[in-house]
Amino acid sequence: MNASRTARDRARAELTREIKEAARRQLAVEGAQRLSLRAVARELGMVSSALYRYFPSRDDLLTQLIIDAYEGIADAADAAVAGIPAADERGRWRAVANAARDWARSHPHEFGLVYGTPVPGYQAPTDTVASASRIPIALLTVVRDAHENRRLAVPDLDLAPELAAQARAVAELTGLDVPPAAMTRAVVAWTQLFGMISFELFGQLVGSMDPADAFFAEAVERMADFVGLRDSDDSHSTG
Amino acid sequence: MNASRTARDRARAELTREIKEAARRQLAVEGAQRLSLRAVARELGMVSSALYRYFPSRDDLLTQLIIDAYEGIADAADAAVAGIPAADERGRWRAVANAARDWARSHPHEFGLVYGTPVPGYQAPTDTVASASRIPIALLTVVRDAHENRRLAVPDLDLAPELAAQARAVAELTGLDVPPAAMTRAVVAWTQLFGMISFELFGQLVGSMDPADAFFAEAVERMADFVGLRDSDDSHSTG
DNA sequence: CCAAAGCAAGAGCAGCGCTCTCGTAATTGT
DNA sequence: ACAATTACGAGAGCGCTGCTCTTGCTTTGG
Repeated sequence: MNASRTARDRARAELTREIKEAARRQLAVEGAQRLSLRAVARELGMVSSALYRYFPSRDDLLTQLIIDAYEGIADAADAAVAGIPAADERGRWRAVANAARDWARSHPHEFGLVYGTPVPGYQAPTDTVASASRIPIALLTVVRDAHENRRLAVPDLDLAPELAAQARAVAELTGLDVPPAAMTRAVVAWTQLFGMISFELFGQLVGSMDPADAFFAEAVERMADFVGLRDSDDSHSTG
Repeated sequence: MNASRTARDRARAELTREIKEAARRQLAVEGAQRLSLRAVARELGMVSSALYRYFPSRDDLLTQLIIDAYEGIADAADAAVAGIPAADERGRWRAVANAARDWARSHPHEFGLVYGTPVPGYQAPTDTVASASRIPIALLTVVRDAHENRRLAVPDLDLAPELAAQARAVAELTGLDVPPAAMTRAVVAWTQLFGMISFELFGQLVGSMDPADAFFAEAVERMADFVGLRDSDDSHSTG
């Protein structure tokens, strides 16, 4: 009663992994649109029809790669956060933003696969939603920590009722106690971050802020201000 | 010496237009990835090879559609701006943002074509850059007007030297006199706007701020604040 | 009026995703 | 240990794709 009992089971697991690896390799080189089941099979020395024993369709293989990409960028963000003291929420926010950008720049096609135009068939989000939410959760966790530590400069403007309700629903869904106004601002910052990364990767900034290092750094600071994260320097000044 | 002299020229121009129309129709239904030259030819009662008299490749046809899409969203923004008094810069900013979102929601596949993952061959941006810059120019024009009318609350934080240089270069390139700090913030707001629209369209907000009407409205207001656009109400209070 | 150029059509090539069949090998139940 | 079942890879094949090339026909311009 091993984890993988028979030799066939072990072979199947290994081949499934190898197929995904070959596909990811091809994805990194050619992009999602040019990813071809037949080419993956060729690289593995198999015939194309044999792949269908492991993935029912090309879209299912892509869905697996999508999940892996979400996990990859989230792992990078989590690892970056772990390197910053918990008390330095602004530093952690910065770390998540930089990790997301770095990962995107080193995995452009995988980034495009998950944050670009959805694949034609529009894959079911049910499998991907858990992985997809890890990045926003990482950002929200930083905000929650700042709020918990009474270091969040929450703006007191009130929101439209339906927006406040949505913000409260997100707080409940994620189990992260973040006030509606801060929650809304965090989502705004999240969309800004990924819009900026997309623009950089997809060439929308070529005439203006490209190369985007300085712009990115500035934007991250301004968005950290925007969500109410203070500099770790003046964390002592006020209670 | 007519604009189109011969019958053949007229036929060619008309057929080129009809091909683009059929392609756009197919794009709207199926998406860019499923757009097929053969299907377009079929719809027009032609044989597929005949299309190559008008477009050298599928990618060239797509590039034309990309340009049309840029023009379409920019036209929508310009039309919306024209409906708001020039003195109400914040209202004009709002109008551009709403027009962009409305256009994107009514032309999702065309939006994805231009702001999503680039097509595999990565089309030369030279043809598209003029059309692509119309939207950021529309946003910057609003900021420039506010600055000119001394109604822009410019933040006085100084920027990294290379960022300030880039901002000045954009100002020179566009001929729009916007101070570096405001320029940077406008670009941040631009990336936020399109990141938010992308997320709404591509399903990234489904678990949180979807439907996104209230969230979008709030984000637009906060970003208008962010770039320093005042409410039109208090435009009289200060000089 | 005639050569040149533009044109649509058809055949064809290589590639794609996917399905189905078939012989073989591994697994399971008795 | 043997038989029945199941999983598997290979191969052929279908309909589709983008694209090329050749073949006649028509329009154009000198």
